[in-house]
Amino acid sequence: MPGQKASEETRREQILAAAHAVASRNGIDALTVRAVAARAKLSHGLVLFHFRRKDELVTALLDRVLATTFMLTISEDVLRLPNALDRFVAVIRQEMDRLSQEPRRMRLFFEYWALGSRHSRVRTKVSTALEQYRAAFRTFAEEVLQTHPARFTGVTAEGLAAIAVSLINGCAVQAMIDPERFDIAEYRAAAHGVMGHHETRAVRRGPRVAAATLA
Amino acid sequence: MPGQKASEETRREQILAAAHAVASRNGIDALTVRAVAARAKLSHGLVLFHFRRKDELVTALLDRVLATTFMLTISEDVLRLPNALDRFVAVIRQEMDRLSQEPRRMRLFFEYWALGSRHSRVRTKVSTALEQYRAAFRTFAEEVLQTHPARFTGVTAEGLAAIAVSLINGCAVQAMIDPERFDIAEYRAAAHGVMGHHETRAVRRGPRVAAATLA
DNA sequence: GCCGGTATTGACCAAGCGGTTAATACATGA
DNA sequence: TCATGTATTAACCGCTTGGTCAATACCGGC
Repeated sequence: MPGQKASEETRREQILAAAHAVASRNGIDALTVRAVAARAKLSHGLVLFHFRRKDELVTALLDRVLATTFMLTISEDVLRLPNALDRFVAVIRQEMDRLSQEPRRMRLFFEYWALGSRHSRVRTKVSTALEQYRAAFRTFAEEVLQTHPARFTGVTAEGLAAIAVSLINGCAVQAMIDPERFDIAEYRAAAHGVMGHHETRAVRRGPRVAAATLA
Repeated sequence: MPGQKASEETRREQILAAAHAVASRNGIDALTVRAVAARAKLSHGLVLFHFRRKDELVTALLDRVLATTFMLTISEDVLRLPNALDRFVAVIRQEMDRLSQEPRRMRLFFEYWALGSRHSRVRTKVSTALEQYRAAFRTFAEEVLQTHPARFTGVTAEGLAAIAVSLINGCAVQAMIDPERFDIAEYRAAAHGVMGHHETRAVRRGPRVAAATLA
């Protein structure tokens, strides 16, 4: 009765991909061992052979989700912007676009997030991932604070980074729950106005145009 | 075998309270008919007698959660602040404090939120509740934009309100997942610095002191 | 070519789920 | 006081779940 065999790593990867598909489509509590097995066209016993407990599967999937969701990649175009505040706002805008275009991945992440308040291992994983993500923004935030000390009085780099992440998450969450009614361009413009309002005129026009074309 | 009887409304209230307790403590997927019945010290058949389907119970609980979570009440102290931007920031700060002090209620709300991306009735309920909440902020935002037209160029009242809600949710969510490591005072100060940085000096000190004592 | 280790399968289990229903005890009005 | 209606209970049903396990077919090494 057994079917074709495969290497340990191949099978785990296949099963994880199936788990990702199931959880992404139907939510984290539809992530049953049987559903994953069916999606991967394997017996459900085999899933539990490679991931001894369902918990292991859930945790492994979390790693995959975090790695693909909160990896901040900065384009060279952004780094080339002369003004620190422009760079900061550009990165925020990039992430708002990216995450709001992946509502299902974002929803899955938020389901893990809520799960984390009860499941300690999930909590620490989510926490550290977010902390790394925030740390990436802190780098930009520090430059902003050095360049515009008067603009953000009493604001720390950590606090500013936290604000940035909140704006990004808030945008993604809004886009997640009702994608059509949420006006992402308006939101992005408001974020820009709140965060990136400064004196230099020449550099300000660049991002404005970019926002218009993207929206 | 039957026990004491009670009026329709009394029982529904009792059951809903039990449901709230269960879901608040153990999460929304621990909200089983049997768990609610056990919590209320009733038979699980009785729960399904008053709420014909589990779905009805879940939806009724959602109404309760939304009513108690996103009801914006404005103190007269806030309304007495002369500067529109100060009022705006004060309301944001108040809500950050309130929601971050209720991590379990907030987690329950987010679980419903995530659930809403699959369950249409949940989605519309959550959506409209959030829309009302945002509308309350829009009132303040309009005053801000009238008072400080130069400060927020290109920003609409709706967009500014959305930013405010994002900051509040971001704060509450951070506080939800790891309450001790998250520095709410720093976050609040940053939000204040980003949003409420303006010229008038006398009115600015008030909120600063209030923040320090509350933190 | 065959042989041993193991990846794979399907049958099985107990537990828990939402939902139904007949029996029953409680309240209430006559 | 008694009859009637119904809120309440417990037993039950079918189903799904996570997890176990013996049987088995595949594959690499000899």
